[in-house]
Amino acid sequence: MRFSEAFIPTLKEAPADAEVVSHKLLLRAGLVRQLTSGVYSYMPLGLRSLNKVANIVREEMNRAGAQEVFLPMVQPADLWQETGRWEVYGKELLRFKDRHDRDCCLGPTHEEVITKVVRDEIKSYRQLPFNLYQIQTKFRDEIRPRFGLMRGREFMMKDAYSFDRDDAGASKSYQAMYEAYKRIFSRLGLNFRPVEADSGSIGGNFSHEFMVLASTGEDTIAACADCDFASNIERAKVMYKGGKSAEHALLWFKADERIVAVAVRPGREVNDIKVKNYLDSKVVASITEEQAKAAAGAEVVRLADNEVDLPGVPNADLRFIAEGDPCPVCGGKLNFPEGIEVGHVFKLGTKYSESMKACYTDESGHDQFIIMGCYGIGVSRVVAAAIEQNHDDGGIIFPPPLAPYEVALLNLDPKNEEVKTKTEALYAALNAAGIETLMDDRDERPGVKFKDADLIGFPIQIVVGGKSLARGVVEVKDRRTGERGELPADGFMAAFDGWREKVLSGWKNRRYNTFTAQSKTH
RNA sequence: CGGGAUGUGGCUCAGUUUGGCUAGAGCGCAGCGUUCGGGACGCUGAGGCCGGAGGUUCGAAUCCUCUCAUCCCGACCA
Repeated sequence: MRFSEAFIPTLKEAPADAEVVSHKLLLRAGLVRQLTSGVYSYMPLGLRSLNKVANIVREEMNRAGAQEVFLPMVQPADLWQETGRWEVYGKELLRFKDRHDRDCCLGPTHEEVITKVVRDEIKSYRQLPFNLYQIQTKFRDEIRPRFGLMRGREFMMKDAYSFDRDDAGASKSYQAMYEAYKRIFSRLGLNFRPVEADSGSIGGNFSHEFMVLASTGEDTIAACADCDFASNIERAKVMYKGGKSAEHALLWFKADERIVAVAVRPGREVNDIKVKNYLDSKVVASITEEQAKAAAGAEVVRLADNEVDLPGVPNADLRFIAEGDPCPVCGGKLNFPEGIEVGHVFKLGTKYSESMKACYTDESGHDQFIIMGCYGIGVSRVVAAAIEQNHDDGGIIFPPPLAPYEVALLNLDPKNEEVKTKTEALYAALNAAGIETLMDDRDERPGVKFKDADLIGFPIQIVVGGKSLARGVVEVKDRRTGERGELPADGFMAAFDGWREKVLSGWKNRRYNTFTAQSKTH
């Protein structure tokens, strides 16, 4: 593509609305534009990047044996009433009526639709197992969309659903997705980690979130430096060491209709999710002591964290894991990096197959509920997360697999015939070699071209200028390391092969600080 | 839904406290000239019913009321 003919609206300054770095850079680099809160238009370069991610996801899903489908975005209410989610799902579910006054909604997720598709066609255990996925726009009317593409209302998602006859098969399907996800995020060049997530009512280690590490992440992870343990701090169990003491602070909660007093050591934070699970209540909210005292007549429950010794009060693991706690698996040192959730694998069990009557007939002729799993990847969020993780003062540093173009070919002297001829020749040669190239042939000063190339973050810059060409060389620059080199203008492509290989392998061989991409399943 | 903030050319912002002549700057954009290896310089020019509605006033970007939008914090989040 020629820059002079391309629609790439870069900005010198970021709009004031943008707060986080990925949002600012997505706007400045001309990748996206905001239409309204949480809703974005993709410009040509942004779409290229989005499609790169989608294609890698597609390749790996296909490799894992999943089959691509495409499901409707507009869905009838009666499907959602079957699972009860028409009532349960809050305002995130955007509802409306069609011309016949029938209730409809925009799909925020597709368990209902896929389960209907499958139950209508599947009769026998012989037809199982299989896995269906789609890459599609989702709409969730989030209470508070924020951070640009990180939490939009409309966003691109890959969602996959597995269908098995029994638990063993479902575990295998889950495992296959887990492995596929590791391949996907590794291929994308991201520093990520699978972490144990709250598996809700299903139980067991059958929910993992895939986190891209970045300081702007919305989640905090407890990750062991010595073993593979990693968990969302919301669910990380505490390994208690040392004795109990009577010294404590009292914190108050309202659990459904009950008032709960939780005693923890001063300085500790109560994990309300643990309280909620311990009491098996539906909603737990923090309240003040005054509010607790005011709720006269309510049943009062007393609980103590394992570190606190109070006669007659039951102990439990009730606090958040914290700095200084040992790894609950190996006792090693814990780090607390922040992460952006880009993927989630989840074992659903029979939650939807039961409510929607999705059954198959087994060998003995009896009906059984299909065991399901669901697996999501926030495709558009991956683009934002990649930028959060890879940028500098100059702009984006795109990992090569999701860069809109791999090479920015800068013609510094468009009016110099010799330079122009050389640049055009290189452009043709790069295209012929299958290397995606954006040639900056604009009639602009060199500084403008350098700044734009850095801002958009093409992994490799090739610079053709009058001065260097007169010396018989063409310059190259690795956007990530900033390393520059000079390659011979004659026989450039041969020399470039080696240079390019070095840049690309530099990405692959990066060492991550907090963890490796090769952690294994628990 | 609570709390906070902001809406003035495409972008960043000044002007609002203390109402007063034709509403400003930088960047960007158009034309001309000089430039040309890290967002050049000069001259000329286009572009704004100051988010919207109502009100107060001789007079409103500025004060009052309502409203809309966007962002941040919180609650919420398969």
